[in-house]
Amino acid sequence: MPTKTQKPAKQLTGAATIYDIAELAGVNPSTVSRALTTPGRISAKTEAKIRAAAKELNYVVNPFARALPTGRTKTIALMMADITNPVFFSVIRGAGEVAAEHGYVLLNAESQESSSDEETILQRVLPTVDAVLLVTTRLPDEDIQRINELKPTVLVNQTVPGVHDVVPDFEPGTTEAIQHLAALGHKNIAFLGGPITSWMGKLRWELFMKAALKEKVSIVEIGPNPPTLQGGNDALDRVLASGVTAVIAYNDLVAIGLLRAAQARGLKVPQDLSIIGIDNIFGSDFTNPALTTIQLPLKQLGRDAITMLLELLDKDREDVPLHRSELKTSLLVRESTGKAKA
Amino acid sequence: MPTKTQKPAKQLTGAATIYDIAELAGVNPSTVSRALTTPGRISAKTEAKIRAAAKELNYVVNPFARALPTGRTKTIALMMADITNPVFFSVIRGAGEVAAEHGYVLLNAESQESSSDEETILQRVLPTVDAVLLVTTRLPDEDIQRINELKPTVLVNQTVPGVHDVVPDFEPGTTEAIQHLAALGHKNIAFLGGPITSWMGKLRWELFMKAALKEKVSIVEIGPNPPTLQGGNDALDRVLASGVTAVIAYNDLVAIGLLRAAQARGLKVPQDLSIIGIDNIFGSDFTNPALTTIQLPLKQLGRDAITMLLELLDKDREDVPLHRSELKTSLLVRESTGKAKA
DNA sequence: CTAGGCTTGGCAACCGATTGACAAAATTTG
DNA sequence: CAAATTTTGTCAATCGGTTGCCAAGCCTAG
Repeated sequence: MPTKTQKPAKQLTGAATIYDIAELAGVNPSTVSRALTTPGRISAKTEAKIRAAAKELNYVVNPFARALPTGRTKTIALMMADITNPVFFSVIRGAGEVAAEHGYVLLNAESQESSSDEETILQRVLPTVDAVLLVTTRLPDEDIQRINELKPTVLVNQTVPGVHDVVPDFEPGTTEAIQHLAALGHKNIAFLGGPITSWMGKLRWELFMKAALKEKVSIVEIGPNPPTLQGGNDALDRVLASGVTAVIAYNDLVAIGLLRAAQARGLKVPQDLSIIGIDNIFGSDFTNPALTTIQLPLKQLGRDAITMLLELLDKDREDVPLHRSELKTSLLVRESTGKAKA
Repeated sequence: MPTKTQKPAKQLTGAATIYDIAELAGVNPSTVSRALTTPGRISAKTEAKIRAAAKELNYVVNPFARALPTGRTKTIALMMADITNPVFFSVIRGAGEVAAEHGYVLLNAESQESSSDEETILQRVLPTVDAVLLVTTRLPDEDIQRINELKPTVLVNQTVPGVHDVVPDFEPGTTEAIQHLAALGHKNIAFLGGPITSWMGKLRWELFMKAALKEKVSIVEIGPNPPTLQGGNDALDRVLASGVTAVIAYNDLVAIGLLRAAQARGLKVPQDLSIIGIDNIFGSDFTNPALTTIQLPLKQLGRDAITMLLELLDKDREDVPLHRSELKTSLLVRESTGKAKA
């Protein structure tokens, strides 16, 4: 029976291992592991010695070695349709902050708007992460539910039966927007709808209708439109034909497209036409006039989503409420809205 | 001596392991590993049987288990100062595409403009990745060189002795910008500089000077300025005091800040002042007038950087040239430049 | 001073894949 | 038809941690 259990630790990654620390501190590797991961399990004196050794060797735990026996990787996948869509920036930022605070790392992946790519990527990434955050997925509900069974999953800005989600409360922003326009004397308002399949678009339209009814202004939906600059641009004719004096667009991109098209046509904004966007994306204040828009608490949305995920990771998944929507939207009044034309 | 080496494979992650495949196909686990990773090493018949079993069990290799003995993780870290900076989008997109084509996954990390955070994050992420892409690092040269010794590293838009980099050729865009302004009759041009420490800013300034000399126009540097909207806004007074008729800004953000400040002051762009930005960021065409800017082939930059990294990962590091800068910049003329005021 | 309980640290078995060394089987060659 | 050679598959060690179990050491109490 050989007593020499001390392994050589070949430094494959160039980094120090717990075996190195153990040797330096004169203890067993398992003691090092305990000292570093289970505070209190080891006497304060030994722990201090081990920590000192760890610091001296500049030790960082190898996540792979840890992941193998525990299954926990301290990594969360953040999946979105399009990394370059400015709507996501703040979500990413917020999510990243909270994740970092808790020692997690975010793996940002994008599906490039393709649901088959999204599946492939998730397939590859899933085994390496502890949880999944789906921000704008093109995946069908069943796939989402399947993923949810494999790893804790949270949806942002979308609801699927049985899956946790964080969705802001659109009602305040919606109501404020209609009230704002009504107060400026607008009687006829148009909602420039987005893609026909948009879950969000449907929800927004219903909220606008409800608010319009209450404020006693009339509203019509003009759409569907691609959720892009071009989509807004191409909608101008239909907007003008409708005779409305104010437009609320599916998102800022559409709003800006419309704004530029209107100006190119010689119209003055907001004198001839008031325009409101949704999202308050990066650049929505670059326009002249700066865009009035309904802002979403995107960063906080990202923070809340990760927080929820961490809760799911912590305790039993059962006691975490399925939905969360304390966050409010609100109207950000800038320069693209004004008094209705007489 | 027990002969029962077949391990139970407790399905910790819920996924099938090579042990399951081995059992199903009636071979040894190591044979499965060889069949799947070393084509040719195993007879075609056995390999086919194993592949069939793998497919049946829906097998996906566990990256952690693989990473442990090999050290290869098929993951590349993409480190940048600020994820929400639109300049990076296209770089990320391009890098992500190439990485995916080769079965690699990108880990996007941001330092939030803090070099100490950047160090911490890298420290944590380094052991989990095969290589590092540094896009806008705030790290001192020595740190970069140290990272480069641990893992293959490529810098984008920056040069550090001994480290591989991909930098576009700024000369064409620079020259075109000066020529464009000269052709419009501008004799006095200002360069709104960025942060004083900016490697890139220094380079650009020198190129502008050279081009101005050749075109026989005068150029002055006004700066330093923060590389933000506010920075551009605050520079207006100094610009007006200088008496120039055209400005080239450190980046689009600064240009837009200046543009908006000028308009707020009642100046007409481009009639009273011509403005050129750099980067062609998302939103630079939202302004009115749309911004004339020097565009960088950002997406291709990302693609080239990952390609270089993959080369470094493949063969001996020695035969990959240290620098790469075939990509050209060019001037994108929009509406913010016009004839010089008489 | 000794018995019982609690701490503390060590041993060794794993997690899932890779790989060098070697043996068995298949093939070619003399 | 046996020997030499090549092909094919198995064994077992290993990567760097984690953790159940156990034993030695310590303290307190009777």
